[in-house]
Amino acid sequence: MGRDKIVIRRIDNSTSRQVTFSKRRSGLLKKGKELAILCDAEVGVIIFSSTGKLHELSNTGSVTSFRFIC
Amino acid sequence: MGRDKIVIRRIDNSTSRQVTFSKRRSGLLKKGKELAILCDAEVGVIIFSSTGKLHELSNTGSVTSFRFIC
DNA sequence: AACTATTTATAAGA
DNA sequence: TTCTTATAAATAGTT
Repeated sequence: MGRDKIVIRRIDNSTSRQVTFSKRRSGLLKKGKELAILCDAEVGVIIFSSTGKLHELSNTGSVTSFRFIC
Repeated sequence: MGRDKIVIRRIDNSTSRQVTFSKRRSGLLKKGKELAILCDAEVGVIIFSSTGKLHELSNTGSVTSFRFIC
């Protein structure tokens, strides 16, 4: 989707990567919420950005929290 | 997207709900993987269907496992 | 499980 | 960097 077709590989330019991260993060969370509502499901999404290590969490229903093993 | 615009609310018809669940689950996982690759992020998605309680897990990088508190 | 008309997401651009 | 817009991609209803 967009002005051009893109290949799914790491975006080299860090500015573009940041912009795309921001846009697609929103899109992913929105779709997760829609799936949860439409289909009466429970959906959790965690996103860790590579650089800032800021992390996002979206949950619905009884999916209250995540713990990840590394 | 689709033949008609839809409102985001629980789909009453269980057959339609099941079909939509299957389609959107795939879409969500695909988008999660794309975000991870494009933006060098780590993304985890868990989906619990309301009925069958079958659950899906998609992970990238160090997001190896989830544990949810209910 | 395929198809396709449309809606939605988004890559570039302003 | 927020807003716009052309276009790719997802998907709702259909077969």
